[in-house]
Amino acid sequence: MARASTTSDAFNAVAEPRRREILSFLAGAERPVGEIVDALGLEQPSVSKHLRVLRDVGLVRVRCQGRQKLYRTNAEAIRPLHEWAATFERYWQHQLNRVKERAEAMVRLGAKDLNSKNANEKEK
Amino acid sequence: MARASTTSDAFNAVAEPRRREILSFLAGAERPVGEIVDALGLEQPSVSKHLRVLRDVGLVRVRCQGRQKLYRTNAEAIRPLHEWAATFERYWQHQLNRVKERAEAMVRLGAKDLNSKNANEKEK
DNA sequence: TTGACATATGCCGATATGGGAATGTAATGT
DNA sequence: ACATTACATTCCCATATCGGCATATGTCAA
Repeated sequence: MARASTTSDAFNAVAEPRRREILSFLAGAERPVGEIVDALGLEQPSVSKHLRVLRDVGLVRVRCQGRQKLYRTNAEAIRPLHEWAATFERYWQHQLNRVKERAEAMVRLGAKDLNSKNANEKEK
Repeated sequence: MARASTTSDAFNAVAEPRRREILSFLAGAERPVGEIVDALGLEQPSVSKHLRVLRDVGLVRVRCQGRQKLYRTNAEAIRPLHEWAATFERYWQHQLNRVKERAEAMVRLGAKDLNSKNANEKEK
């Protein structure tokens, strides 16, 4: 199997930086495709393709007005992402507390060998 | 150019559903790889590969203990995602307000032809 | 109708993927 | 030393991508 389609869900659609830019640009107001092209400095076909992906997962909505199509981001579709990330909020707060406690401990103990704690960590 | 590498940033890493499951599983406590394999019902090499991606973008940390490696999710690395999504919070609140207002208007007006408003919308 | 404008789509090539199977490597037990 | 355990890496393959370029579709204007 290959990587999941970009249109499989909001997570995949949003993985592409340009699509995130488009979403930000279209967050406040409706815009025709041409304005996105100018604003982000992308090729028109490229923008159309990105919009297609965003539309398929419900991240943007379109409205036709004469020969142009007005896009706007559907913020509601970003909520699941926000909520998934929020799931981890308590954990990063824990980590911050631990950092804080370590800092305080260092002050109290005069910064004596706190390294021994994680001496066996190995990173990338 | 092809799609950006999954290790290019947290957004890409998190696009894969299994990786999200792994992050959730490793959020509360350190776990050896074997437990992830059992808990999520994936093949061991598959888990190792996902962990590699997550490690490369800093979403998990490892610690060696004897012959096993203990992984835990680094919640801090999820914050950027959370904050990016939070950027749109005010907009989905706007939308909710509009829905609410429409609902109230319907009650007041006795639900007379509110369809004419968006008659020219065209969706997927 | 003809032409200009605004978007969308199709085809191409280069690349990265994720699963499966096999193999590599490091630490432990006997 | 050897077998076992716990992970990581490699190879192969089918697939989906994104960008560039050309082209199709659809709308308005003269």
